[in-house]
Amino acid sequence: MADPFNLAEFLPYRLALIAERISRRLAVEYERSHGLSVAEWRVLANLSNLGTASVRDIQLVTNLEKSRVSRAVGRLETAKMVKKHVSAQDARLVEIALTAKGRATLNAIVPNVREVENRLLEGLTAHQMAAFYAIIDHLHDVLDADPDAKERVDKRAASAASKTGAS
Amino acid sequence: MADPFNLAEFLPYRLALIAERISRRLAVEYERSHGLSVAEWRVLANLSNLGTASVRDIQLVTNLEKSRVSRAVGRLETAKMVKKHVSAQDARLVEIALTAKGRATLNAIVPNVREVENRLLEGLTAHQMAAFYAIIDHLHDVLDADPDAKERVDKRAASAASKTGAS
DNA sequence: TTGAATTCGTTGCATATGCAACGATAATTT
DNA sequence: AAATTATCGTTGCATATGCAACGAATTCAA
Repeated sequence: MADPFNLAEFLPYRLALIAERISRRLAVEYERSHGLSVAEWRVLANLSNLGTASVRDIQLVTNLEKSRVSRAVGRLETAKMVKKHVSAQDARLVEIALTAKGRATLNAIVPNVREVENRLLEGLTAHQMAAFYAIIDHLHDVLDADPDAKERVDKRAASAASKTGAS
Repeated sequence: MADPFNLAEFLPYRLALIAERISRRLAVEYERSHGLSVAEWRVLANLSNLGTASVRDIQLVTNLEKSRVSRAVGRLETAKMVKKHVSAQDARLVEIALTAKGRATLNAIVPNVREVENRLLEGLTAHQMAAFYAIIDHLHDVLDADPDAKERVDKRAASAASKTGAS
């Protein structure tokens, strides 16, 4: 028999498990109380610091399929948490922005998710966290060099997007 | 305006992004070549060292919904990669085991996913990885103490399951 | 031993998802 | 300027997903 494969010690599996578990815990804060899906939450949260953004902007920052973003935005619009309108500069683009209700919803959720994060981080030193994030960055670097990997989420999209809103 | 929420620096988000990216990269190895879904891959891989297991065993080790496991097993059975038969000791249980074809498929996939993992780990010291996993364990510990979190994947299930097979 | 409660796996159903195709618009090429 | 190409967002479709309900089997209690 070949070398037995121990999934439990497999890095991608370990990462998937903890990420899923945290994600599910977090969802308690935005789904149970406000009926938001993961996609809707990510869109909302990104709009918080993007200001105004197009579907594409959100897609880049958020690592979601564009159809998923489009539908999440649609549901958020139905829920009156965001407003869409066609860009004057480029009619292909849709400018998406939080409404007062969207902002209020975010303000209700953010302290709770922050508290979850704080609890997770409790007892860890800044040095530990820096090392942790350094490894995650390393993993991203490896994937960046791998032609079979999907492109990394574009961090520059954030600044580009805020320009869209400002111009 | 409230303290702006920067999703990009939010631990759960960072973890979700890297985990999704790695997962997607890994899927290239088992989906493109062998038509396996994530769920099917996890079932197959767990069977590799569980030997024989019930749906529930797999569910525990794998962190997947039982219906998802059930369906994944069903598809794997259709593909003749696993065999199911009702337990003689407890007729509620289904004993699931790899077929020769399932084992062959695994043997074809495992070296490739291992290589992906090796590339990811390249350049990281054992000490770094230990620190990394220690933090993941810490995160699990925090969630273990959180009544709103889902229970942790049961590592003991692995040994329990292999007993199922042996008895 | 009989009846109630629990466990296991499957299935129905509503919804979510990824992918490809599409119409509309804009940018590029000739 | 006209034609080709590329980009953007939406939608149709097939499939996947989570949840609850269910039937069958077992365990527990009286």
